[in-house]
Amino acid sequence: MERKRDSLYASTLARGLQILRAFDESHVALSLTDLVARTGLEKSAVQRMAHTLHVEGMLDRDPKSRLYRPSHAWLELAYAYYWSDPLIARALPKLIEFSRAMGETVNLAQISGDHIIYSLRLPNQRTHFAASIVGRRLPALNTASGRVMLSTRSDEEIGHACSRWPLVQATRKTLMDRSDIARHIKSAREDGFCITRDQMLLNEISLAAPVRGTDGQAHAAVQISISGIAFNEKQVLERFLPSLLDTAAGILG
Amino acid sequence: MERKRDSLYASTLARGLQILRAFDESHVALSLTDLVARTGLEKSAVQRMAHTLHVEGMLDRDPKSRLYRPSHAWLELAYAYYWSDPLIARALPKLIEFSRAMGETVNLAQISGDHIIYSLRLPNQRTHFAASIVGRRLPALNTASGRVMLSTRSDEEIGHACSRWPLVQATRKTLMDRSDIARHIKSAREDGFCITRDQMLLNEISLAAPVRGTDGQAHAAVQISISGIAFNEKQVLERFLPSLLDTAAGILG
DNA sequence: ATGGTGGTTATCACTATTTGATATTGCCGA
DNA sequence: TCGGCAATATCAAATAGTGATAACCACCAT
Repeated sequence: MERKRDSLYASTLARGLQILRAFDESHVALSLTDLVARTGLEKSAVQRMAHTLHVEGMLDRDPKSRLYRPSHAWLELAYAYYWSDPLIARALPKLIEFSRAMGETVNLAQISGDHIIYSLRLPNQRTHFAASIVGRRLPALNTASGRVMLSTRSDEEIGHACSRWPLVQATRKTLMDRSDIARHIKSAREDGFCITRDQMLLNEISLAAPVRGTDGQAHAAVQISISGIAFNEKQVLERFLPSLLDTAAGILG
Repeated sequence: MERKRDSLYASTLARGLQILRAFDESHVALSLTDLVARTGLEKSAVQRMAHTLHVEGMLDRDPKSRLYRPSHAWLELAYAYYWSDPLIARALPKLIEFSRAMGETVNLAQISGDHIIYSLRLPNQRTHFAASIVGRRLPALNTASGRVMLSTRSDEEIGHACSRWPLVQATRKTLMDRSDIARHIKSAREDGFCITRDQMLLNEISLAAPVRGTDGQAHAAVQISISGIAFNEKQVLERFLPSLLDTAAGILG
């Protein structure tokens, strides 16, 4: 296989992780042959890895269909993550406060390479499933959260990100022009917030405020999703921006 | 090492998983020597496993302190889990509805061996951190959710669980008498719900309703935590029980 | 500065463990 | 009932992981 010139690299472990990562939102239960197809590993390797993961409690298995599925242990790992990230404990009470006061869905997004990842979500309205559960990754440039975080960085970094980082066309209206995005980030820097519409989902307005660290840079953002049918952008700003900024500023990244 | 008589068992992968599981709520960032101590693995093995996990993006590392930490990938795994479990998608909208209507914290708990695990949490009040984040595991017998799920099983299973399953004394008032617990489960069967007080946390009232499958058995429960200072048990039942039962019944396990 | 200590990184010969090809079994649909 | 696909089981070959040891490094106390 693709040997890494790295004597400390345990390829068997890496192969096991490949199995775990084969599961995602459109691959929720996989057979051995599915796993072979998705990972490109040898049939025997897949057999041994999946078996070991099952014995170790990382995969459940339906005895009827023989399909493997993620186990509850995957949630336990998230639990350990939550304790390990000090930002979570600082942000959660503020988000709860905001959620109660405003009655709208609030999220905490963090930057993770060139993507953002939602690490806390307090859904308040019925919305689509992906928008209600933690761990979702989206290209940073496509999102209000990602843009507002970028806006706290240097011009060089913004330029580099706008030219290199990935973009996905999620809706017919998703902004795909990289210089438009760069301009939008620059104005977010002036404003101290970022608002988008129809970017990941039609008729969704997304408003994000940066959670700044002591150096002024943001590694996280507080973000809300508002129905673009019930409100227009101006109304969203009037109604939610002040307390959103308060909430984000109160977290101290 | 402790050889398992299992030719399909990949011990290197298992060792890697041991590293992941070394992180928990009181071990949020670990050095190599910490990992050696917590896992009992050889120093070299720990070195190689941690290095591999780092290269593969499963562990972050502080370059200054050299400490390893869970990475965002742990949340991505939770995301995959959520998609894989069909109960989550059915329960979430109902929980959101309840949360909005009642303004109180609601959780979805699932049975996982002899423990329960919280798989959805919609916090509405500021409370302690562990009660607000998903993935927490608690001994089933100690919790209202666990007891109400058990109450849908046969007498044999209840008897077996009550005599064998683990108990932890979380507060001074945690019920530790196994026959008292058995009686409590039996009455939960009559009532169709289960209420506890001061069990995991002092001044916390916990009320749980079963999410029944087609066979009548519950593998999940909807549960709320209410301040025992603001309410007494009677008030909690009057105020929340009807809609909690509705919510749970509407999920169709 | 200096030396000592604890922890991290690097090296390597040995062999236990994984590999991958193949054989066998079991299951489901035609 | 049979045919075909997928899941299990087996095994000799050799690679990949082991674990002991050594070098290195950063920090602290002297």
